[in-house]
Amino acid sequence: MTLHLYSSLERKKREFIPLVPGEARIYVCGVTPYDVTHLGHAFSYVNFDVLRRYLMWKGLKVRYVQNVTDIDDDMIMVSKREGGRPIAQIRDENDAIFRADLDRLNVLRPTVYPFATDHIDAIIETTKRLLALGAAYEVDGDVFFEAQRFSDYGRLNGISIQELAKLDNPESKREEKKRGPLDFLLWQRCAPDEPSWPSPWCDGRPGWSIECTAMSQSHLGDQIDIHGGGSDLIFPHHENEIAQAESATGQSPFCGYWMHNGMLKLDGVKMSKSLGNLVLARNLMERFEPDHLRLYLLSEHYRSDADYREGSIEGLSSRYARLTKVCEEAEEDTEDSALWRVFEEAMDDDLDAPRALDLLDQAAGKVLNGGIGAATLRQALAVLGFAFADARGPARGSLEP
RNA sequence: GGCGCCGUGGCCAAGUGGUAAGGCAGAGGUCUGCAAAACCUUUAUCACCGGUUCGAAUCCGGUCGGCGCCUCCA
Repeated sequence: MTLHLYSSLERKKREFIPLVPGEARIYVCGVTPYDVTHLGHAFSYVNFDVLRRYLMWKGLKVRYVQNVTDIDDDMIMVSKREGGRPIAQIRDENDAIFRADLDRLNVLRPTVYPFATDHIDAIIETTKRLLALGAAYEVDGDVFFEAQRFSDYGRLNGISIQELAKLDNPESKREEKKRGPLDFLLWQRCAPDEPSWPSPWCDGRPGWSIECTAMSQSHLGDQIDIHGGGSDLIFPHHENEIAQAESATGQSPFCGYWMHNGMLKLDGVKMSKSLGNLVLARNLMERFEPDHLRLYLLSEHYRSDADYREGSIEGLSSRYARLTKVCEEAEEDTEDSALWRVFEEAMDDDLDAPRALDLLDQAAGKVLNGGIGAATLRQALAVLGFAFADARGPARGSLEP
């Protein structure tokens, strides 16, 4: 059995075949650090952490890039609201809290953790290139990507460009200047009191989406194996990334496997900053061990819309106790090849961690009753990133990627 | 309106053609000085209607209901 991953572009599971045998290049959309992060972010990054660990366990050399979009409307909004507070300060403050949460959850630090504002040159270069190729056009300092000229636009969203164009203002800015309703900004003029950078078109700032293209190209090359992120980023963000990257490089596909995690809901409603229905990982970690929270976050498949309810984590208490106990107490260091096989089978099936955990829990019960396989159990739990199983990571003092 | 996901016992949930895993909660029990833990036992006409089939939770069509995306969002 080999690893099969579900890719949103084809809407099916495919065998994972990296561009370069033995290596995996992964880009995962990070956060915009203008505000708190919540359990939904933790759900996403813990699951991509498991993807990464599993690929490494399979023997692949993984390069994992996760960006920080530190210049956008929201960052500026917060800066203005707080009397012109420097954006770098807002970024660093929120990012430190975010990182501390992920560290406690034993999420491995990314191989590269780029900031958008450190890639303005690359953004300008990519924009120039898209202009030179005729994929973009400039209007009075603003540069737009012309979506209609990219025939595959809409494919990730499962909808044709003609259908998309019928919708209301997919990208609502600068409506009057655009050639087509789906065109989106690569570079934009900004207000005098907003952060800006010199460019051939105007002193301005990047649009949204171009920074991810610039960063993935800078750190992973023209084509990547896996692009991850929340399903809410599919449109327009990832749709735009495909259009930009493939237009700029002429290489297709830009990405082999599009992996989108489901949205975490709170009592049936999507958790989001705008609704304010947030549960924070750091608050939960006051009541539960980080590994216990990780167990919860891996108990729903990454692609499903998990629904958090009061009691969801408590419900896993006895499982958590069994798994930690087996790691602490099991003396006999025996392997269980059958357990390895079913574990790998579950994980090979689009990272079915919930199924894997069921299997490991059953095995833990047997080990605690005198069965064999403690070594396998511990190692498998380490692949899933549990610090109590000695998984390497920040929670065990290893900040190295 | 468009795209997509989903409706399985009190709750969560596996199961993609051969008469329903598991977990939590509940009930009963074993063990224990009591309790806890552990272990054992116990709970389902699979949203509804129609179709295909020897046979469907599982495939097809429809209905109802819930959710996500289509605007910033992991």
